[in-house]
Amino acid sequence: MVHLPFASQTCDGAGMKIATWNINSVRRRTGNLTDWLKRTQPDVLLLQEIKCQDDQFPRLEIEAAGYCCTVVGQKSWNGVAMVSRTAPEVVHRALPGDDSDVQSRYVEARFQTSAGALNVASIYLPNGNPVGTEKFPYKLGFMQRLHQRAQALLESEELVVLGGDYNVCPTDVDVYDPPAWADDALCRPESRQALRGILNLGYTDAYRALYPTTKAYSFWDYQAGAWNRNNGLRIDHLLLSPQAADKLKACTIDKAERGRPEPSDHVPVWVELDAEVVAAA
DNA sequence: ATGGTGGCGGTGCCA
Repeated sequence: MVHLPFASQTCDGAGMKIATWNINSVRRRTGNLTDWLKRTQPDVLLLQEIKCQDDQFPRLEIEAAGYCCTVVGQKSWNGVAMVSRTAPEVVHRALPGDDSDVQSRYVEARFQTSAGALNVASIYLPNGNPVGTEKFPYKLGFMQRLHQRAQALLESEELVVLGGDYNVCPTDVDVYDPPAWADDALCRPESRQALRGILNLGYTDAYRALYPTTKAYSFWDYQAGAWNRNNGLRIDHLLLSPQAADKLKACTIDKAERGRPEPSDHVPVWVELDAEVVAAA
């Protein structure tokens, strides 16, 4: 067992924890975030909707909690980031395939682990509503590009974790009221087919693989008492390459976070994989 | 209940 800088944070053989969380403004929720990091101790956390520019990211507070920050920000909307114990090699600061897309929705990086290289992406997939406007084809185009990138990553035969707010409910099990949501961009057949296309490449939806029929949600709207009525959707996903799925030990949706003061409308979701992040060579 | 919540930025847009 090699001695690692943060080995004291993780029990021997406990595996690594990779999380995703649409935080809905990282500045508004810096305290929620650092509290959660201290409690949960993930190796990597993928953030979406940070809603700030790079220089506005609460770097100091997160570094004080023992993490480093990889930020792809944007003024007011969108924005993704990666918070991790060790500094990764940043591979992409945008989803390849459309240089005209200026929205900050993708960051991809590489870590080293005891099981070889780990490729991780933080994804904020477009919402796509209202269907019938240019927003829906933008969503589907983004999903097509993600498909291409996901396919290219598979060829490495390495560990790959594609995590984020996909803004897609894979099936009606992932929706509190399927008929009411049938025509929404999050549930439309085109959106679901595009997600299945990525899964059919050989990726595993970590939560659904471990819990084939459980109704569980990762998002509850702020409106209309959605949280109190448990009117939720499962739209935050961690997709694993076959090599990563081999290592899957657990997947948790941290529902309790939605009940804390001033919460995001999304909760964190994380996987535990049977491998350990090591310092870069 | 023809509304309702929340973030950004300082007005309406976005989710």
